[in-house]
Amino acid sequence: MTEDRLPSRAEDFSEWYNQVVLRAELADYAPVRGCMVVRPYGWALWENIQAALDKRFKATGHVNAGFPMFIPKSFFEKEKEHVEGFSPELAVVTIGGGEELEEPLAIRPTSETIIGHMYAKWVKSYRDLPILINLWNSVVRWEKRTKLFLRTTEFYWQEGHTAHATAAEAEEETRRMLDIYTDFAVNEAAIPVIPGEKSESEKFAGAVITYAIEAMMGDCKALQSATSHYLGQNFAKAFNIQYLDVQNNQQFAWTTSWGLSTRMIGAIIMVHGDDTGLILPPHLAPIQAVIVPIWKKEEEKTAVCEKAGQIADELQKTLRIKVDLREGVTPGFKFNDWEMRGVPLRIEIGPRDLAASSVTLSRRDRPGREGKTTAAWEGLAQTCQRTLEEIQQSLLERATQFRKDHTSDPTTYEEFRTAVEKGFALSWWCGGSACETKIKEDTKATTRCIPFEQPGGTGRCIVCGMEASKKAYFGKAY
RNA sequence: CGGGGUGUAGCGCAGUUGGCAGCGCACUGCGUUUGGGACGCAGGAGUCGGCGGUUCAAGUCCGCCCACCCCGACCA
Repeated sequence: MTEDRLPSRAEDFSEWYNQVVLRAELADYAPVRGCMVVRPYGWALWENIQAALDKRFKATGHVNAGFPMFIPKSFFEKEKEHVEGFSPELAVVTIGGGEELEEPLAIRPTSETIIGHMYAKWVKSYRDLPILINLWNSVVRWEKRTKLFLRTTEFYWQEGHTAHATAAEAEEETRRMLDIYTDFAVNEAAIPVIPGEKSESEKFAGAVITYAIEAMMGDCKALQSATSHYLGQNFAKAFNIQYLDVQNNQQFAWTTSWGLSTRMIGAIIMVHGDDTGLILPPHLAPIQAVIVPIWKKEEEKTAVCEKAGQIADELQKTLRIKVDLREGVTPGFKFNDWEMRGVPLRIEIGPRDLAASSVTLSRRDRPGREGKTTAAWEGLAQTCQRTLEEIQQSLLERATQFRKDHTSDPTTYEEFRTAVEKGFALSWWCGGSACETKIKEDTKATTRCIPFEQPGGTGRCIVCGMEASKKAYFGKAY
């Protein structure tokens, strides 16, 4: 069955990605253009992402709420930049119950406007602030070109919306949430990210400042993995979110919004996956270890399956475990199958292991025989736990090294042009949009972000040679 | 929205000069297998993307439409 092999990442990364998504059963194409069905395995992964984030949101005082998906279309005309940014990709409902609606309803592409409307209603006094609400929902943006998880017409995400009494507090919130995303990406998804500020041209429509975390995918392209926006008073003024301060003066509130979407699943696939399929970070994997029983004779089957069941019961107490009892497919088939699905650890148990009171462990991040070790039944839960932690760490290290190997610091514009073909370039940039545009026209690379971490001092802009106080990351992006 | 491509069984494809709708994989049943993608036998499965035209006869020729994929401009 040679046709069952994936295209290699080197020969066709895009096709490799599509096939991994479909074959690992993360998602499938829906009958509507650009829409996807998230299948149970993909949704389980999303649930683990949700749990890890939700825990962090709650710990920082946020609460969840539900807002409607229909928003009066006129709301989108209230904030100038926001209209320009979102009008082209709005889906609008004009008929309801068989009758033409008096006012068309936009299907939310993001909820700043309806949040603004409601917050205006709820906020009267400084005592009502801050409001720290998060929404887990889906949004619709009419995208021209779509790709499973990375850019679909409808996608699932969380959007946080907060309102504060002071600019400082709102700015602090914006940074706090970006820190949470960074922590999540690094420690749960094992994806090294670059936190930083977006350039004027790349920022969210209606924001004063947009922060983002940028990650490098396995094909060296950049993926914006989460964003956090400081909205200043733009939406407060557009929707009249006003409160009386301690001195009894009317003030406009300061708002923020921040989001992370199912695009993160795409990032996990593209950062960690290899030519045999998906590799999931243990912290987020729906199945952390799969037990594959192996037998030849009937009596072996009974003994092996019984032991496999015992081990599963024991490990289930601390780990997410699956026993693969399918008959009629060979162990070799199962190995490949679970490797495609990215299960980080495989526990093989057969007659040989029974005789030795042990199991064979196989690490997904180390293919073939070298990833196999023997582990005693005694203390197996701890062994697995430790191995999973090692895998989690090694995935992060591998990805960090990869990014390092594909990030350069070119000294001339000529070098720069070559550099962005091979990965990220970290270069001095004057901040001028003319230079940014020139880069984009010449190389198709864009400013990914101006990282918080700066070398200090000044340098010469890689394009115009003018004095620059900051370095920026440049690269081709999804 | 421009350029290119593809629509035939769940998936991948073949189908000659217009003449009974086919192959591989997957699926179902039975048997033998099972430590890195097993094999045999027997089955089920089709509005040939849609509509119209030419013809005794269209998967095949002609026209229109639709969908999807790939490449470019816009985006979490």
